Amino acid sequence: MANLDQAFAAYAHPIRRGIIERLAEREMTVAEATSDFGVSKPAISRHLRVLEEAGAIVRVIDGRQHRLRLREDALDDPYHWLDDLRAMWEHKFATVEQYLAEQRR
Amino acid sequence: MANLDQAFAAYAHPIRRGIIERLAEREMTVAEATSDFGVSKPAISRHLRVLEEAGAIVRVIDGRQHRLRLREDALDDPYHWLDDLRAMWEHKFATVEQYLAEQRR
DNA sequence: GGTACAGTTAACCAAATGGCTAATCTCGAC
DNA sequence: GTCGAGATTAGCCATTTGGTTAACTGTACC
Repeated sequence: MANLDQAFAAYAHPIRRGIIERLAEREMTVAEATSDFGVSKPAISRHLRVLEEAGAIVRVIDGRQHRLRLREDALDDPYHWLDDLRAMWEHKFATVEQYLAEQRR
Repeated sequence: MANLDQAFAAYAHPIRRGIIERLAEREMTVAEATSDFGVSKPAISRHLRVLEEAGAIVRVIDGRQHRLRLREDALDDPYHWLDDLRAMWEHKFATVEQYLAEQRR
């Protein structure tokens, strides 16, 4: 994975998350993985580039089709960042009750 | 958590992740949580607003200081999205392994 | 009162993002 | 060789993002 900025940014767009969700099922061509998103092909093409540069997917060019699949470690870096934080804070979060109580003070 | 777009976008900036990492230790004022990031106070102020609107932090105004705290469920939505995909992906992987094992018999 | 401090808002600017249409490239089928 | 299909690149545009400085709000302190 390139870096956390790119990784999180890659997953911040619904079309890109949709592509990832489909590719989690199986490898697909561009047309399969991106139909029904309601945007033009060039728009799709750039979403794919963002995902590729973020290290989320790999592309195998097969004739005139491009076969896409998730990278094995696609989700690791953002997942671990979130997971480490979750492990760290435990008791340190704000509860709604605390918040409301302090607002009333 | 507001939505996945906002959540992932919130974590896509190093300063915002840095703020979250500090707040995972303990509650802090704005100045404590954001010193040494090398940007101006207005820039910080807007990063905080992004985090707040994404549902990542809460703010309690205490005199002239704003005390910041992580929200209880701050990381849940992006974490679960990634986790569900990982589960799916690893299941596929296991299936492939099983398939190969069966082929070798 | 008056001043300093913690923080935000306003106004502005440059760069990045996300969309489009039109043009292009590369195969596969005929 | 020609045509069409799968996909990208080029060029354009509007909006958003991330930064700045200057001005402002509200609070603490003398």
